Amino acid sequence: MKEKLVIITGPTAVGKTELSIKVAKRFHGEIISSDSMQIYKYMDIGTAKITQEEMEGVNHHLIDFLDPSEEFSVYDYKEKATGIIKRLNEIGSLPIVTGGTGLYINSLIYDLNFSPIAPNKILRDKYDKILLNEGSIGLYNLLKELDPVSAEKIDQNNHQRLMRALEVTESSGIPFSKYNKDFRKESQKYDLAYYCLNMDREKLYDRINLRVDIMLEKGLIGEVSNLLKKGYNKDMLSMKAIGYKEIILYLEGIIPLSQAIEMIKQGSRNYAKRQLTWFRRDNRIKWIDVDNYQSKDEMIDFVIKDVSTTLNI
RNA sequence: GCCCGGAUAGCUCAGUCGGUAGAGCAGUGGACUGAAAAUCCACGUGUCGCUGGUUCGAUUCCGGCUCCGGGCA
Repeated sequence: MKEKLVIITGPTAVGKTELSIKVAKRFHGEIISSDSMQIYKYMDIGTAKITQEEMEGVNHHLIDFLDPSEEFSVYDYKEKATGIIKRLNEIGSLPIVTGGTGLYINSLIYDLNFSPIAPNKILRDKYDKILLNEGSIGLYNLLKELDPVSAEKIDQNNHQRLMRALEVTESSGIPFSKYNKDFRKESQKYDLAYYCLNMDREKLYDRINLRVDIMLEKGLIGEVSNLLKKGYNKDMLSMKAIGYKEIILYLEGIIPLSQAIEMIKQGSRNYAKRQLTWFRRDNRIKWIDVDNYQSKDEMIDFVIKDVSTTLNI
């Protein structure tokens, strides 16, 4: 028998959290976050992390557990999340993956076999040098030599992906293009109920803008300056999160607060759009357009019923 | 009231030595193999403020007007 899995995703600020709690309570489930920034401790306001009260007693996993100085990746996510899902199924608890990081979700429901090559600092420094001296095209030409198949697929301006391809090829001796050739092959491992919330674009953008204002009211600036005081700095992965990198610029006196706020709103809107692009590709998703329901409760009821029939529970 | 700037894409602005115009940002769509809240790709018809004049032809030159800056009274 397949393991049962519910996934609730959608763009930032669309209202995933509340739905996930309602579904969890109804089916005696537990939440597994699929959010690349809510994993970090001390980053609560800017990541819109769920609060203890909002959890309503529902168990949460992969949230608020990592020090902001630590790095984390899809690879780690897949390891941890897969284990938790298995365990929950064993004890008869319904795993509900909730969050907006599409790559993390895909690591669970596609047959992705990540290359065994971890990020390599020495190689990346070398690539940074090439990038600095010759630009992205320098990396591209190198990749064209070492792994022409990958070079064909990756845009010559996309230095980040060029670097990763080079890194894997150089340190393993096997071309990057040999790994995960079937990365779009859907995994059959789970009995899946997969939902993506969406709403009218203009409304979504309004909600995002409003939420950023609320974050400021709740003390985002204080949260960020505390992080800096604790010794975390802008070079860390965690501090590249939307809301944090901009406030750091403000605190360093590089930009005025008003500009930082605008940048956070803009960055969040752009992010939401990218998320939607990502999810549109998976035709297993059931789209829940919240505008189509009279009320939030009606939408929640619909999803609960659908989970029940889909997973036969 | 006078003098000087400005008025061009949703926004900021470039430009056309006279042949109806283009960047960045925004917006939309897309990509995505250990950074993914990352990184990258594609898409640009707008009475070139209004109105006369010169000209084969004016957004571009000249006059007038309107509006917005700034200065002098």
